[in-house]
Amino acid sequence: MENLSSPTFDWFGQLSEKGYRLTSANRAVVEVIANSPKVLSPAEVFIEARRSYPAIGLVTVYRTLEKLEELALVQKVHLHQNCHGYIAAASGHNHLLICSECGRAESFSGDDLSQLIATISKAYKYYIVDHWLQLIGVCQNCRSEAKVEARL
Amino acid sequence: MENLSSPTFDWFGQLSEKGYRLTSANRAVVEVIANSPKVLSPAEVFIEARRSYPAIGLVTVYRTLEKLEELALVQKVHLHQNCHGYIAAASGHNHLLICSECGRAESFSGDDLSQLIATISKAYKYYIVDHWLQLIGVCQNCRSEAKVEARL
DNA sequence: GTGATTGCAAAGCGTTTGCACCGTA
DNA sequence: TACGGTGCAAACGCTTTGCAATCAC
Repeated sequence: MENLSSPTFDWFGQLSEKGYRLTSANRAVVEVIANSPKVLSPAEVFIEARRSYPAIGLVTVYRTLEKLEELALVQKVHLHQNCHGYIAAASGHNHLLICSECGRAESFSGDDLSQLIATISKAYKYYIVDHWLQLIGVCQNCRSEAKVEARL
Repeated sequence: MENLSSPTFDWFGQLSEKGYRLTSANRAVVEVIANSPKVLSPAEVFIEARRSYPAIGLVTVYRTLEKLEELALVQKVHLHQNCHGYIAAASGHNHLLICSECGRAESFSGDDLSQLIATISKAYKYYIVDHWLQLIGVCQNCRSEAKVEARL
């Protein structure tokens, strides 16, 4: 049964609107990223997707992620260690707060960089077209786990 | 003849202080990145370095970049297209303004994100340990080239 | 039925490692 | 002389591509 409030529902709609076909394979991929609070690598998406559709291939994961990124349903994240990760894109322009311990990501929009951008733009004579802000921290959950470990 | 005002001079000093040996190979690598205004991929560093020391191997470029990053003389940059690039690190905490056309990068420090970070930290209950801001724009030089092209 | 999508295998690419030789200190 | 540094070749992991079979529409 389709859950109308789930983001997945809309994703399938957008996919078919753009002429893409709904298959078991890309359905599995969509479900994994749409419902994950964490940044996932293609390999991680593959592992998760295989739970609901074991026949899926890693190649299909790559191809589906590519389509989803094209439709801006998914957002590519650059990490220091293993470079490419993917996470469901929030609507509008926003930034990410990523937990360095568990990979959980929050999207926020406190976007008051316009002042800074104007200053820098003038100082260096650049026409600034994009900016990219990412905060790295430790989420509450991982902090309390660390405390528990320290106590043992 | 050594130029005392060149950043390269100091880099060689820091390298030998840390027990690293000064060889033709890493000298060539250091000279390339220390004097490049652009973000360079390891392969690009290799190509450039070969001009002053043709016998150099790509492997050495990787290994030297690793050392330089360890000494914080060089900073890793993440780009959307070809992921890893390197550029000479500026002193202190700072951010990058990168030209999307030519790869030229400027380092700036107008670092008044503390307010934003405090707000986000409280809202999401994260202990924020790092942040990462990058502006993408078109430098003056590339803009005037674009105008010239448009006129033709 | 038709054409997009899939999975497999193989190729491709950037990066790392093993190892014997070389060159700096 | 000793030992870090080097370059070659090969291994490695991630990503992309070629292709025939499959499946949604």
